[in-house]
Amino acid sequence: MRFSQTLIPTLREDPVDAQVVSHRLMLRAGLIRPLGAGIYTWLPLGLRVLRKVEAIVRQEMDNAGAQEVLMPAVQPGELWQESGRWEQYGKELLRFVDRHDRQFCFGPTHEEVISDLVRREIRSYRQLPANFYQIQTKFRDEIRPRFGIMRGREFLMKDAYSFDLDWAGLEVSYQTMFAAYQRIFQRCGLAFRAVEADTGSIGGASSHEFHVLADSGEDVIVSCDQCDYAANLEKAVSRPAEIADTGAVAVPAVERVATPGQKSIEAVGQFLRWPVERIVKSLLVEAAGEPVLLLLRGDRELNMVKAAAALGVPQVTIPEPERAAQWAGVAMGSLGPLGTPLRVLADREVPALADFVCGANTEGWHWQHVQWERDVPLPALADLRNVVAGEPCPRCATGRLQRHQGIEVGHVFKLGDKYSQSLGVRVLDSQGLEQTLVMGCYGIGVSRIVAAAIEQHHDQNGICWPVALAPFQIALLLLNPREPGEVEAGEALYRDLLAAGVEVLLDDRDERAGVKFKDADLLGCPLRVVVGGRSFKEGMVEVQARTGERAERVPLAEALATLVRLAGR
RNA sequence: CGGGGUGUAGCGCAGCCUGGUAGCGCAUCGGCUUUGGGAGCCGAGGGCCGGAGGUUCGAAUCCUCUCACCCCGACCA
Repeated sequence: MRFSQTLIPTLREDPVDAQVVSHRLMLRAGLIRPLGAGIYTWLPLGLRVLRKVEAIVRQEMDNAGAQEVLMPAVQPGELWQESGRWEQYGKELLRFVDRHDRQFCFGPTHEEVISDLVRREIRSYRQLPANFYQIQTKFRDEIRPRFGIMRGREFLMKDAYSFDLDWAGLEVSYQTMFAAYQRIFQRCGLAFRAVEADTGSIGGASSHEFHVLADSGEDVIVSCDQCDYAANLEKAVSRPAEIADTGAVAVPAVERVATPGQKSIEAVGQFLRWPVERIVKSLLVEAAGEPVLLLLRGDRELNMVKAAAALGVPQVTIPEPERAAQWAGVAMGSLGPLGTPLRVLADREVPALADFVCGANTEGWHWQHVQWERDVPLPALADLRNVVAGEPCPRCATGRLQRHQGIEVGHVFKLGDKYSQSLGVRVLDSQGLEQTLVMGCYGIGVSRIVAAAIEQHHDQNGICWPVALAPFQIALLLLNPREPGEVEAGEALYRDLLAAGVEVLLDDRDERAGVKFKDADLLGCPLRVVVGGRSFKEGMVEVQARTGERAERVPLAEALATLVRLAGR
């Protein structure tokens, strides 16, 4: 492709609105342009990269036995009412009506559509197992789209749906997809990690997320430094520490102390000169409309997913301040377990505190030297908090947990009969009995992979594409397009490389050398080849890897063979 | 959704406080010179100052409303 005839609007300056590296570089390198909040046009170069990812995904899906289809982006609301998600899905679902006032949505996912297809077309167990996938534009009306392509509202996604007669069949389908995902991310040249993920309210089923490791990732993942245990923060657990025998310790008498104006755990700790880990943090949450007081060590973070699971409700939320005050009889900030009428649930770590501080359920007052059982009954226990780095691994004897930042690029999920039940996806089994199918779903953020790859592969000068995703293998710089000899040699090399099947971007623009070098670095093709100037006078071309230290000189006559070899063709 | 910020030429910004009809750098176009890491000089084009309403002789500037975009938060009370 010729640079001079392609829209590659590189930017010299950093766009002020772009916060993360991938967003900045995608704009600067002319891969994308914004149209609105969280929606982007893919320009020629960016589209080439997107297509590379798509091709890898498609190949591996096909190899894994999945069948490609393309479902409508616009879906009837009726179908979503049938599955019950029309009410559940909330504002992320972009809804609209057609001219007949019928309700529609722009598909954020396609469980309903594929289920509808399968219930109409698949009648017999002999047609199973089946796995259908598509690569489609989705729209999710995110509360706050940000970070460019990383978290846009409109994005390109591969989604696959497997259908099996039973759970054993689903297990096979799931493992097949899991393996295909590992190959996909390996081929994309990404450092990634598969982690156990929370399954939310569906229950029973298992789920894994695939994260590209990057400091800018929005998600926290936890992994063991010894074994292969890895989970996302919502799901991750640590091995519980031994609980001390709290009854044996001599604790001073419990005492009510004034803590005027001390609102946070840190402030109370400093004011009373107690370490935060010996203050019990009391959090009022709403679980299925009921108030529950959750107790955590002062230095720990509440994990709301774990809390919901422990309470057996779909989710817990933080109540409105007025409502909370009504329930607790006191403003939040002074809550505590002593004498509370509320249901109390404590993190399993909390009983280890033999002598602690907690709120006194009166504004501006706390208790100190509280002891379990002596002063307050020990409440029900559960794992309620996020793990922290350095804790012991729940799976192996010696491992310690580490925390990393990750970008979620893939998610595999055993759905079970959640949709097949509500939508009536059934076939006849070998006995002639009707069976509800067991489903799995498998997503990959195709466009997000492009951004994630840049997060992982860049330097001060621009993108450093992994070979498999690069828009071109070679950036061929025609240093002086007014020098007929150089042009002739460069054009010939360009033609020969194309003929050999190598993807080349020929920078034939009438620009100064410096501009071409800067743009080549920004665009990040794996190899940069210079034809012209000093080396050309000696019959040489220069070859430099994007991530290499210095250029190598190759005789013009050998350039083609060398480049074909280096480009891996 | 709550809070904060910004909207002026393709991009980055100044001008606004203290009203007088718009400017700088880069980019673009023409010319000359230059030519190995984002060139120099000369010249040119391009903006109903996000939109609507109001105040005023006069509004980019003051007031009201509105829209868009960005940031922070939406578990630590």
